Amino acid sequence: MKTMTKGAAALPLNTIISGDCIEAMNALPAESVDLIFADPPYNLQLRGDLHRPDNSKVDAVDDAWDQFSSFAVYDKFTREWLKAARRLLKPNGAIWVIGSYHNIFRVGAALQDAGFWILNDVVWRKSNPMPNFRGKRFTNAHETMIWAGKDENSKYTFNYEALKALNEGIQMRSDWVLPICTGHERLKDEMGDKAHPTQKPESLLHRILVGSTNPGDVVLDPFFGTGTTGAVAKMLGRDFIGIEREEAYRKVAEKRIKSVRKFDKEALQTTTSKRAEPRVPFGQLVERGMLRPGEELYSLNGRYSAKVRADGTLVGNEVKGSIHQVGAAYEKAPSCNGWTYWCYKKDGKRVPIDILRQQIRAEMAN
Amino acid sequence: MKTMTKGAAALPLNTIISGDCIEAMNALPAESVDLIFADPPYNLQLRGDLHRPDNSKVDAVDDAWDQFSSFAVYDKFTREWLKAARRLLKPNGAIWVIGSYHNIFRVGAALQDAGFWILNDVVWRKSNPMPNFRGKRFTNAHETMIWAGKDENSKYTFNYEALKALNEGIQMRSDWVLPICTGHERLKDEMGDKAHPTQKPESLLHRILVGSTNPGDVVLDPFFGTGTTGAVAKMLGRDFIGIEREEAYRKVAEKRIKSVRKFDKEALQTTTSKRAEPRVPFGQLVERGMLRPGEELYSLNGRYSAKVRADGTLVGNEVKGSIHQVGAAYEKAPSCNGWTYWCYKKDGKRVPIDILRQQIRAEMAN
DNA sequence: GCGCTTCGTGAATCCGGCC
DNA sequence: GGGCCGGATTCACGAAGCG
Repeated sequence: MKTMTKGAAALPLNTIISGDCIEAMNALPAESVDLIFADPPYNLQLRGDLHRPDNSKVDAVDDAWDQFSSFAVYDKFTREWLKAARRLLKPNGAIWVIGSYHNIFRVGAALQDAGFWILNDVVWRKSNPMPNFRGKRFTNAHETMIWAGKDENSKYTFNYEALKALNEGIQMRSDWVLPICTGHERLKDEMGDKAHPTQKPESLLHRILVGSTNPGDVVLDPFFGTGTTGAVAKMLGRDFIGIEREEAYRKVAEKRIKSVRKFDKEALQTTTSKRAEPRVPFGQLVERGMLRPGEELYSLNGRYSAKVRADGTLVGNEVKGSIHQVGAAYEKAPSCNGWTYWCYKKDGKRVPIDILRQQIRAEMAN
Repeated sequence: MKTMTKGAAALPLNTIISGDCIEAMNALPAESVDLIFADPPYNLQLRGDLHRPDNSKVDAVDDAWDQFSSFAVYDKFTREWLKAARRLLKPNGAIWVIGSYHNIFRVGAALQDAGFWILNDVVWRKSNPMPNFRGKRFTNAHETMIWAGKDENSKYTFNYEALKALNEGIQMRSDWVLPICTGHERLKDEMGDKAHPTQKPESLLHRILVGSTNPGDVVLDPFFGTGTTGAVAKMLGRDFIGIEREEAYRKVAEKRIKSVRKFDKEALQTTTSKRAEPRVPFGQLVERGMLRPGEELYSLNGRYSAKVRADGTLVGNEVKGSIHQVGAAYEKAPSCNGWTYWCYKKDGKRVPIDILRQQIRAEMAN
């Protein structure tokens, strides 16, 4: 068992903790987890894990009161596990919660009240849902996920380029079409029955973990079930912590995860954004002699020009400053990317100066 | 003005009431309305300006009516208008509310607490949403609607067969793909600017009203805006009551609804028969306004014609049914591909309706 | 008139590192 | 922690303009 120490307590990585998720979370060290994925129970019936606010018994109350009471009990449970979960998140951590119309509105409101900051709601659109047999409602063909940062200022992880690549070059939308979990992926018990009633497809967790974690991150699932989160985390080179009350589920999950193999390191590298690349000051081009002080630069559209100065600033017609500032001033725009805006003359043709930056970055990589 | 008396007060049908929706609703008689459609403020909390990559500025929804100082204030407002709305519903009435992740979880929880019984959450998947310009989140490509009965025992209206027909024989799902409101349908003010920042498409209301009301039903919209609910209600032979605070919106809505024509009685009769099941539902052409209920279609050979109905069926000379069924009946053939058989008139020329299906397929490919 | 290109715009909680 | 400033970032349509 791989562990990680943070303060006094140890973080039991890649294991399944047995027991109630609220107690188990409270026993873990604060601010130690990068991402939480939670698939909480949503039946509003009173169950062993749900306590009434006053522990009183309900006997022969009218329906309205009973309904209100059961919402109150569910809300209390929700607020407690969300509070425990939020404590475990690193400052830039985030959470995903999945639910249906029975519970997701209560969970979403509790999430906001707890200080989480919603980033998106994402709809899992099932390509093969169960039809509505009685013809009294719409086919319940989707579930809702909420993605939220620990707070409003959380610098959450979002692998924009990787998700865009997953979507054939187009920005990923908030509605995901994915099939439900069937066939070989669906785990069975000894009797041949499904091992868990609501096993989530690995494709769903794949997209979530690729999009909002990096390799080596710690992912916590407080309602682990048969361990889809752990299995996909392992494949993707992330560490997981699972919490599950039911021994039967833990056993299935344990066996399942043992048989999973991590993908090659190469396969785990995803498309990265320009933002992640090292910053190159424009002045370096001058220092290195790629551009000379006094040399003229031309705007991409050919309408403007400006002169390079020795300190890496530009001077143009009544404006001077950085490549970005002068470009923005000329275009009367709020901002401007000088790297793609300005060109130098090479063999009589205009070439964007970004070419020179790329040369420097290539050198730096060696 | 058509009115209806129920108890002491009169019901102002097919008019727009001026003023605050809570006060206005409290002045109306209890249990007098069949359906409520509500598009309340979303409580967007926008901070700075947002620019597109081309430096143009996004026209944000920064209207005063969308500003609330806290979740608590928003919740109080929500619970009050929901309470007033619920009082107006007949015992078997129902409500639809639309929102985004900013407000829908709070609205949904309040709805449940008020005693409404959620029947489905329905996702409006936008075929052409605004992208995420900074690459920091998923494209916000959907909005969520909640459909709920007045209480758990409400015998709500659900025109299962009509919706199934609209979806060409396949049970209607909880996710609807429809384009946002643009082009001619989007209302403009005298300046040529959009008359309302969040005008909903008529196709959305068409599906809601066909599915959960009957001709002659009373539909209330407490956040009437520019009156999409009223316009579609009138087309479909339902009575409406609108409530709107802003005079500018009321004026636009008034004018809009005046120019709307009710569809033929025949077109409003929805089918009760079962349908065959191809892929792109013909009903979508009607919902999206590509073909209008009551519009005449002509056979490719020019010998026959039939009229389009609101649920996506055709009615002709002694025959009614799907585009395929009516075509087959006319040709005394065992079967017929209605898509290539039927034409609509464009600039006096017959054009096969398959052209329209291809347009939708192009959108769906996105 | 037709096809091609350009331009405008839509319910948006839309940056982050360094000094 | 606040302010400065470098610099990264968009999809689907419809309308309008052009040849």
